[in-house]
Amino acid sequence: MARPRTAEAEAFYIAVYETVQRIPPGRVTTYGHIARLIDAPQNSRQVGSALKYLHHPPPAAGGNSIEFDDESDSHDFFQQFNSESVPWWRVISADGRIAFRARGAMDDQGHRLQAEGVDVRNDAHSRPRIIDLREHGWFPRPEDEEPD
DNA sequence: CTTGAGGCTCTGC
DNA sequence: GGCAGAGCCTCAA
Repeated sequence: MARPRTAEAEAFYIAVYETVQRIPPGRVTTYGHIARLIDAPQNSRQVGSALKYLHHPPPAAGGNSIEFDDESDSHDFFQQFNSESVPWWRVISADGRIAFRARGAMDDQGHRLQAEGVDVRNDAHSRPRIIDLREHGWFPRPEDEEPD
């Protein structure tokens, strides 16, 4: 996971992960939907980036921006958000297809969805139903609804 | 500071 | 349905 440089960006990434974690097994939604839910309707692409970093973490040293304040922060973060705890495979593109076109991983996503009973053939005939997390009361979390 | 690229989306043919 | 083009935003070089 790349830790964003600014606190705002970090909050965005975390919001993405927490939101994606609310998608139940056997259901799928879109990058754009996630973006809208977290009040960043223009950032669908960045949602994809956030998910990408779950299993394609940039090199820890030298290159990218993994800059945790200390080791325990890093440990907690990875403990909470990783490619198994965040169901990235339940996020697909707006047209109902698998968008993830990184080498080999497309099959992985397809297999995971298939294992959950989601029909994703990436063809025109059968596409999974895109769910709205709000509609089902899965977002936001009850504890998030503070009267401000 | 500019540029290019990214697991996207919408619109219009 | 498929194929551009444009828009949007962020990050890294």
